[in-house]
Amino acid sequence: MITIKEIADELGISTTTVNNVIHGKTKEVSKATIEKVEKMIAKYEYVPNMNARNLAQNRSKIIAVAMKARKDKYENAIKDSYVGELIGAIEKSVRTSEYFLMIYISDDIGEILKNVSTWNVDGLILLGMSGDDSVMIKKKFKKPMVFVDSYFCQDVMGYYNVGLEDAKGTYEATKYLLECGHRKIAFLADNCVGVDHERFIGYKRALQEYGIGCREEDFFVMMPAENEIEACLDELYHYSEQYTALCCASDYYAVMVMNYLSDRGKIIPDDISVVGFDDNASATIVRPALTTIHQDVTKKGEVAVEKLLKMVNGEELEEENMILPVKLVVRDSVKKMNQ
Amino acid sequence: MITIKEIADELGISTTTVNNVIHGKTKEVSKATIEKVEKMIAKYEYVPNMNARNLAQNRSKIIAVAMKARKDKYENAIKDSYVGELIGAIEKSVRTSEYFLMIYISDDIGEILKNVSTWNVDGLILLGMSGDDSVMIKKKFKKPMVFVDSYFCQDVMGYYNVGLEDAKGTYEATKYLLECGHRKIAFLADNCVGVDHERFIGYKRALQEYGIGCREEDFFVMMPAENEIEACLDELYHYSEQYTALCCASDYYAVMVMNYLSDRGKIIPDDISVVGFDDNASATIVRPALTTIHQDVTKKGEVAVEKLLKMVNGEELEEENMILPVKLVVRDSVKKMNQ
DNA sequence: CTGAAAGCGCTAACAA
DNA sequence: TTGTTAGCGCTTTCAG
Repeated sequence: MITIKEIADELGISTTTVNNVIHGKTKEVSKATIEKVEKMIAKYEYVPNMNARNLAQNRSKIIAVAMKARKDKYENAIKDSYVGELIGAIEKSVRTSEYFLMIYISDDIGEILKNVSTWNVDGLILLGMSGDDSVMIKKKFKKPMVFVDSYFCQDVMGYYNVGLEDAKGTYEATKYLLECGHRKIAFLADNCVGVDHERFIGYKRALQEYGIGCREEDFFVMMPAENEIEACLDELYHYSEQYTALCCASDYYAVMVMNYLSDRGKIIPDDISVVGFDDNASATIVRPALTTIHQDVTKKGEVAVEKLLKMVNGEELEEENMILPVKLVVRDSVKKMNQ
Repeated sequence: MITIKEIADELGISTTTVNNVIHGKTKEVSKATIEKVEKMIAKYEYVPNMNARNLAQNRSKIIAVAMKARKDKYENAIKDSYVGELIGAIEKSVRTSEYFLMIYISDDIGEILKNVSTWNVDGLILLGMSGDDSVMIKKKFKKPMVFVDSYFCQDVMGYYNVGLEDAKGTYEATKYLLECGHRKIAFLADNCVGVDHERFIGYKRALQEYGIGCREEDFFVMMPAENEIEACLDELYHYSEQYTALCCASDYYAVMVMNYLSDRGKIIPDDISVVGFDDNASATIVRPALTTIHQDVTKKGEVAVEKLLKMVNGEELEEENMILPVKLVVRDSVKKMNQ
């Protein structure tokens, strides 16, 4: 790999001049030298050394996406279809903006912060952070960052987040179930904080509007680890007679539950109806096709990168919390009881 | 962010000493100074500057995975479940080996090479490269690299690849169809080079063993672009009466085809049987569950990283082409004609 | 056991 | 229009 200095020496000119033509600051350089330099660059296929450039400029051209991943849930986080699509969209946006993407996945915030600062990244996108994580990160990392899918404590300011109408989504889904005549509806998720908590809220609100209470045992909490999930599904199967419908916090579980139950003889949606959340690929693959809440994951990634790069470029942002819309997509997994 | 120099100054010692304790070259440092330095490091949360370190050492601690992605097929490459799982496995392996992962996706080899050399990456994993791409890359990039799923021209040497028994997979799948009594079997893929060509070979070989010829029109080539796929599926539907079974080069298409056909009234597997390849999540989601060829994608990613890091650390490798096994997984998408 | 200093490749302020 | 030079933070050789 040839360096600026070598080009300069070979041409008998200064590094500044070479540097200037490399950066198109060509107003102050004679035509002749420009051509000479460009010929050299082409001939030797000059490529800048990012480490040197970054060191000199105290930046990095790197956008990092950091994800806090529960060990039991994400043995391979990117394999998850939601995470995969989101990171794919982020990757594409970052790349087309001439930045580079680095990925840190860990359940240890400290480790994530160390990596981020060792590379001096220009901006940070944070996935799966809790409220507590957020304040810690905000305190330690002083450069632009945007959270995705985070819910913060009320009073904190200066956080940028791109999220979803989570509560509205499950509210719509549950209301749809109610309108279809369902009254015994369980909720299903693998945790009850952050996004899933909001989704639970939406579910509850819809029930309340119909004057239906919600008992603690109507919330089925799934344990995603491979050696535990079976037991959870089995328990659900065991209690499934008590419900006519299931409101799931994600398509992932909706589809899993549908197949588990139908493989054990339950007819979906006649014996039990199911709604999901996310509208990912599996929602259209499964049969009956899944009625679910659609979100635009790709858009989410794009918006996150767009917001972040604006901040990286010194712009001040107005909205602090960008909420993307959701929409009910009716397919075939819900029975209309009242027809 | 505090620097080595600042620590040294504050302590009234030299940067060399500080550096030595940072790197555990502690034999030549007195207990007292070690403690002082470590206290400083903890207090100010010293984190090394990678750009500086890399510049000084002429390396980067970065492993890059570069993927050549057809524009029509991969609008968002990581969203694809095969790519997502593979990259996820690579990410995890890279991370646990204390390296950092950068991702470059492009259909322009030149651009990929430029990025790779601008960051001075220590090693490179290449996805989706054709034989031609490979020789070009090999010529330009002089550091350790391993290809995944590539097929090279016969005579080239010194390439490291981790691949699959592709031909064997479709051979087994097709043989299984034949054993079940199927004689009119179409093949379905979106290209006919590299991996998919091998898979086609396997299909043909099985047919030949049964004395069955294979006409050109039995190869259905799908066009993955959103605005073209419908027409391809429609054509397949149109000709589907002529076949009793479909051998698909990937689960992606197998599942798509199953749903397309069954939504149009075809009964699977009674009207038409389907086998896939990959055994990804959708194979177990779709109903009837897909009979397919299983591959261990995670293993593939792990092996690629493991091989690569060995080379990065100066080891010479023996095998140049690591072929991972495949295995037929029988589920419910194939009809037994002979029972 | 400790320190001085050169150098990695690039940038940018200043000089000419 | 072009050149000089002092860094950026870390490594490493060599000398004490």
